[in-house]
Amino acid sequence: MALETSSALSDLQTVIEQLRDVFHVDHMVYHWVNAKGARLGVGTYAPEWVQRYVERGYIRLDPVVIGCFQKFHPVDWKFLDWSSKASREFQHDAIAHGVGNQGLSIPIRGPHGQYALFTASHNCDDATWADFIEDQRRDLILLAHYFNEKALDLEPDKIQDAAQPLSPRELETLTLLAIGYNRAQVAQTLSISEHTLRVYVESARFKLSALNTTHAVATALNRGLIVI
Amino acid sequence: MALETSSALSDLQTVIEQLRDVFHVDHMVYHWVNAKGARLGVGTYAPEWVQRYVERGYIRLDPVVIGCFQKFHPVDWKFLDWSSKASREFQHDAIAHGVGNQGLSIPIRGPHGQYALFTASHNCDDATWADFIEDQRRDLILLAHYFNEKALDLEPDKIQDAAQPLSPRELETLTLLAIGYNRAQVAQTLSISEHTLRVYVESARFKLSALNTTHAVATALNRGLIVI
DNA sequence: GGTCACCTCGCTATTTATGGGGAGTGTAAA
DNA sequence: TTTACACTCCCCATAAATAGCGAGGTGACC
Repeated sequence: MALETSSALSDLQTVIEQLRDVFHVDHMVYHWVNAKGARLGVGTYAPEWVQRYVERGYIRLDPVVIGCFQKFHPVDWKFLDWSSKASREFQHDAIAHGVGNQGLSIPIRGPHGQYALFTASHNCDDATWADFIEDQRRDLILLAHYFNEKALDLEPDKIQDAAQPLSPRELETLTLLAIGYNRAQVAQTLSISEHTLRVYVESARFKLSALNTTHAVATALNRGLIVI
Repeated sequence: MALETSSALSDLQTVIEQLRDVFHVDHMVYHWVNAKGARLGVGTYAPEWVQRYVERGYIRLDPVVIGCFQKFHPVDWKFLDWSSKASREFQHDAIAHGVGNQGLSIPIRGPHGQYALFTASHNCDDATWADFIEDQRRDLILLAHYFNEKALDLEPDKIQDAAQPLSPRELETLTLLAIGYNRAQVAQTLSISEHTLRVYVESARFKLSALNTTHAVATALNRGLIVI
């Protein structure tokens, strides 16, 4: 695991190819998921499959992406919900493009609501795959962790996030708004006038460069400034 | 690491005490953090310190909690920002109550915006602590992972979360609202009338049991239903 | 001792969101 | 095939948020 020494984005691609060989699996993939689709992805899938995946918006219906969202521990693909018609079609398409019939995906969550997946996929029977998971689970978890650390390091957007810290009152305000209070209720809870409250919302909105209250709350949640 | 076999909440307390001895550190703590303060916590700190921590709202100013929020990899306490007056006072208070002068905290994030910390703390010089981190980092990461998995298993609130899945249009609506669009802009983006859009917002709000749009967006973000 | 950020309060007008009703289409699962 | 549910559109009245103005007191840091 000399991953820790790699330093550039292109290195990650090389490393993941080496890892695939070390673990003796057909494919190994890391991809970072957000609203705009994959933000960063490296892996050993065929380029045609990756392109097809993006073009067809498979990320919106891929049971792996959806299922892992609700999980914390590594997820064996066979325990996901493949029952819907769209899911089965996707599965057939994937296998036809060289993706293994077996897979293990590890959800990874970082600061600012980051969500990524680290996946190993292979073509084999259930028993063989179960043995593989049993043997390699811990190493794969660590690998996913270190891979994501590298991805975060390489992420260019982190400069802007350092921006303006919010004051305690602003954070309280956004937190209460996030749990559904309206401005009058928040003002009452904080024992201040609604006018004062509005100043906090406005200044928080300004600091977060948010377009409205909902955006400010969403941004604060996304950056991990508040928790609900 | 027979943690994987433990099954009850009370077991976790026993396990963490054993782990403290295995790793030869003064303290080891796991705590799950949210807006209402700690939701679940086990560890080896003195009960007086835990009570004091909660009573004084230290969770709002603890540099460990705040600093780890922005990080993914394990964080050595000495690299956190202890410069503010409140932070330094907190640090003195903590050390006076038996918390070590050294510490390593691992941020853990799970589904539905879960945020937890796994911490090892000790009283020793910098060099000794650096060696400890170097040797045990990987094991501690795995330990944090498995500990959180157990905590999630024991969490009673998970039933209600399975509730109503949102439709694609509802998810698109909430996503666009979360990135700051107002209803008119969202409607235009989705090429539907603003009236129709309102139906989505309303039904999403209903499904999420949210009190208003901001709450619905916050809840969806929190549950990991949308990503921005 | 001055500066700066934070906290607090006030006004008016305009824009935007919410609540509650009804109604027709299509696709997909049972 | 029938039953769902998602998707689309419309009206009206009220509640809430936003934009723009201003102003004084407190505490921390240099």
